[in-house]
Amino acid sequence: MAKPTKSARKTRAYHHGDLKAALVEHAIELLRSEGPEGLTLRAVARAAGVSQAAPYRHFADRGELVAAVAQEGFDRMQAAMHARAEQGGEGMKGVAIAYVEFAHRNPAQYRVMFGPELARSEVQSARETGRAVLGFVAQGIEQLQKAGAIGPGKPWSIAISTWAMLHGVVMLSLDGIAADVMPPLDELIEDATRILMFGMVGPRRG
Amino acid sequence: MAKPTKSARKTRAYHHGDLKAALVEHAIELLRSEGPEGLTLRAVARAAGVSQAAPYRHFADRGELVAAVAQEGFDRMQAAMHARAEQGGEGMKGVAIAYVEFAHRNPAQYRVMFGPELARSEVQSARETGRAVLGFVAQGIEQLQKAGAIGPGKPWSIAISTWAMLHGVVMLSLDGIAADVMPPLDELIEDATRILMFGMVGPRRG
DNA sequence: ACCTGAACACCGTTCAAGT
DNA sequence: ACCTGAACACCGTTCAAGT
Repeated sequence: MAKPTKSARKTRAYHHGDLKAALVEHAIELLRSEGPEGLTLRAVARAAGVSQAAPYRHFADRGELVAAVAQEGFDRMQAAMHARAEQGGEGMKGVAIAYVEFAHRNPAQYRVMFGPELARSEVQSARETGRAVLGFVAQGIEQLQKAGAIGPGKPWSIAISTWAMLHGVVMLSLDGIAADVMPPLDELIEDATRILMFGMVGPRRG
Repeated sequence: MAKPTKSARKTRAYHHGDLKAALVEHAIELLRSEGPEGLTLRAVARAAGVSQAAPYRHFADRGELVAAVAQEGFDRMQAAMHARAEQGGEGMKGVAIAYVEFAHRNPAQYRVMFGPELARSEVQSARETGRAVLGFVAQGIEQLQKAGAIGPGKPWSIAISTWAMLHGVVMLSLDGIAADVMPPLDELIEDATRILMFGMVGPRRG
C-alpha cells in the first residue's frame, strides 16, 4: 500500500491544495522506503503525481526540499526529547535514549538532518533548528550544574562533547560498523552515558 | 598546476602502467579539490586521461573505487596514530589529536572513510580496515587498564564510546555546526578527552 | 498563479567493437 | 589484455508554453 499508482496523477486533490506540504510528506515516505539515495526531486514529484518541474514552484532547488525534510525531523526529535525530559526521573540518560531512539526509528531522515548536505546548506532556518537541539542539551547541563549533579565547565563545550558521543554511537550502530564486536544498543548507551556523567563530575575527591 | 590538460589524453604514460593506482590517486586529488560530490567515476577517468568506460577494467563499480580511496585513508591514518603513540608521553590524548588532525587535513577523504557509502559497501577489506582502527583504540585501552590508569570495563565498549566522541567532534567541526558557539578545536579536544579519561576512571573513591 | 513538456548537461553502467 | 564510442536509464535544473 501507499504505492503511488498512475491514477494519482489524475487525482485533482493537490491541485489547489498544499503541494508544498505534500511534497515534504512524500519525501519523508520515500526516505523511509528507499533510503537516502531515494530522495530525488524527480521521484518525489512522481510520488506526488506532478511533473518533474512542479516542485520548483515551491522549492528553489533540491537543497530546500532537503532542508524542509530536516526541519520536520528536528521538530519531531525535539518534541520527543522534551516529552522524555518532562516525564522526569531519568535525567540526561532519558534524553539520550530519546535521541538514539529517534535516530533508530528514522534512520534515513536522521542522516539527512545531520549529514553534510544540510551542514553546507544555505538554508538558515534548518541550521538554526539543529543548533536549537544542541542548545537544549546545553540547557539541561546548566540545570544539572545548578543542582550540583555535575561539576563545573563551559556548558556549550560539555554539550558538544555530549552530542558528539551520542551522534557517534548512533552512526556506528546505524552503519553497522564493527557489528560483530558491537554490544547491544541499550548496553552501549548505558556505558556511554556513564562515561559522560562521571567524566563531567571530574576528579572531585581525587 | 596539477590541472589535467587535454594533452594528458595523448600521454601514453598510463598505457601499460598502473592505471588502477593512478585512478585512486586522481580520485584523492579530486576529493581534495572538489569535495565529496566531485568524486564521480567519469571525472576521475577524465583526470586520468582515459575514457569513461576504462575504470571498469579495474573496478567493478563506483563502490570499489570509493573503497580503495577509503583504504588509502585508513592506512595513512593508522600510520599517523601509530607514530604519535610511539612518540610517547601523551597517552590517549596524543592518539586523539592524531585522529582529529588527520580528519582536518583530509576532510573529504575522512567523510568517505566514515560515510554511509562505505558502511553499506560490499567490499570486505575496507570494512575490516575500519574495524582495525577501532581495534587499535581498544588495544590502547587494554594497555591503560593494565597500567591501572583507567578503571575496568569491556575494552570494546569503551573503545566504541571513545571513537564515537572523536567522530562526533570531527563531524561537528568539519560541518561547521554551531560554529558561532564552538570553542577552538584544541580546547574541544582537551575537554572531550578529559571527560573520557575521568569517565573511564569511574567512581573510584566515591 | 500554478503546472506541463521538452530540453540541456550531467551521472553510473553496459556492450559491441577496436588494437 | 586493455581501452574506446555509443548507448540506456537515470539525475538536477531551466524555460517556453499552456490553463
